[in-house]
Amino acid sequence: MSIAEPLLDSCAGATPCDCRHGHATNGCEDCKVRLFSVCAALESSELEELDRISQAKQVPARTTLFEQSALAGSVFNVTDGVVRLYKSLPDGRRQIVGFALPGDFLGLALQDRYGVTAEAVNAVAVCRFARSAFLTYVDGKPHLLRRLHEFAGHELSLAQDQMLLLGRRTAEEKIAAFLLNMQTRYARIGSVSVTVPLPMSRQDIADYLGLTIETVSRTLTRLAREKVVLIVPDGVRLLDLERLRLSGAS
Amino acid sequence: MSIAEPLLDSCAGATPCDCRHGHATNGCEDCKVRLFSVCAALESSELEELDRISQAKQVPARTTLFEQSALAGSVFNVTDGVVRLYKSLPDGRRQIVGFALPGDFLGLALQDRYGVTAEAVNAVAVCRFARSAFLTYVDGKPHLLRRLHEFAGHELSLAQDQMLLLGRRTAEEKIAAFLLNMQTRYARIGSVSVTVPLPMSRQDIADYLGLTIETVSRTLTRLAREKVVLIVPDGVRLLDLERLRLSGAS
DNA sequence: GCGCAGCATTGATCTGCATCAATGCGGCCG
DNA sequence: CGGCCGCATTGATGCAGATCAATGCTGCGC
Repeated sequence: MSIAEPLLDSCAGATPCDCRHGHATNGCEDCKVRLFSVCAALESSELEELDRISQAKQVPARTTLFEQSALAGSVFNVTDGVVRLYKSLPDGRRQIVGFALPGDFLGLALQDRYGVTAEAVNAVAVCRFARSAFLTYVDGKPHLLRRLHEFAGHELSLAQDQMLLLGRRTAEEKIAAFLLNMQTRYARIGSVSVTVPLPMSRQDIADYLGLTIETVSRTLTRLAREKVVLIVPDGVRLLDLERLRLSGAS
Repeated sequence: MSIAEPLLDSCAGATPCDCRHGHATNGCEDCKVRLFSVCAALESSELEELDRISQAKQVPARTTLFEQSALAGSVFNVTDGVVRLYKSLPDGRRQIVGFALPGDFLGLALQDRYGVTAEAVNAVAVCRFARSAFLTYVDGKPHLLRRLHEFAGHELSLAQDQMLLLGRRTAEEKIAAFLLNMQTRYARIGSVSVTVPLPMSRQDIADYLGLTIETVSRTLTRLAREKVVLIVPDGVRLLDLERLRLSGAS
């Protein structure tokens, strides 16, 4: 899955960039921007331009990138770490609507105001674009705008999958779907490890899945007891993918 | 709220069309298309063009407009009745992700395949556009594409509100939010009645809110007993808005 | 008017997950 | 090294909402 909000997901078929030669492909070390997704839509010259208007920034763990309903001044590209996006109720109940992983964008809906709050889960690196500069950049590139719109549609579809999960799935199904989803997303950005990193806290997972921290913990321990997963520091190793898919299948 | 999926919401500030004179505004009787939303983005000549490529169609209650993951051949504009949009699990559990009211669009994400199934709740009238014709129409109108993208962002935000509702709200809060939301949406399309129409079944409401039919029924009767609402045939009259907002506030 | 089909309501009971309450377990600071 | 502090785990108990089960209501075909 991916990030909800004005953010863009890594696209399904994209392969991580391995460029070491100029700007021929996306996300090389010379570039600040990191794209596993918008790839196909960008020419190398365009990427250079995008890079020129970007500004790399380090964000310490637990700091806020932007707040819900604040004026949307920036568009972000996450290059390292994990960002949580959430909405809250006045009494403090919180729903995390997505986790942004490296390669994901925030604020791409280009709305006037942010629809969610974005906080760094761990130490995060981002590329920041002034919204106005980004708008200028996008304007006059109809193919890009078109691509952006396609992405938005994809985001919407993912949000609807999450609605199905929140409204109709059991705790175990939620956890299974979450783990499989995180695995897919990390695989996409080049993590070949069998172990799925889970940098976010149990509370974050609970708030993402509409559960409590205790239920998340219990469900994970049960899956571990049944040898479906192995719990390791800051992550989970998936042992029985079949069994997980049985619960978590879309 | 509004429809999720590749559909567009009536925009917040739009007023219903009252045109009786050519195509100067949107949604007049001469036009087939009905727009309470995309209004501002369309010139009268453009509306005429849009109208020309559209085809009015009657859809009997309980029939399917399109199915999830089918090739997205058409874009629809609902002109009368209510359409439910949903995703299902293999075992039959269903999550309704939105109800499309008159003025709403379906398939506007312009993806290759539909992300949800769309079914007429009652007798529905739509305007159909061939996706290809719609794409041709949109291409070369960057301002329209831009507007479409803005709408998509708004849809996403609504989807995230629904996630918060599904994951973190109680049954009563869900019902209250739903009623207030339906009231707002009907008011927007010109229904001045204090009574909110609820053409969908209790099962539909349950599948929209992540509840069971019994809980929906019980919660409504309790609200009626407490004089917060009055249950009438095919709808509900909201008596104590303050009390409802107390529960259903965003 | 009768009977039936398809909802909606209502009641009794059950249960999955929440809540409440310890206890454990690193990591970090002094 | 010891004592917190912030999380995670684990256990006991509670309860909101699910499930099971009638019963009622309304419209429709005959």
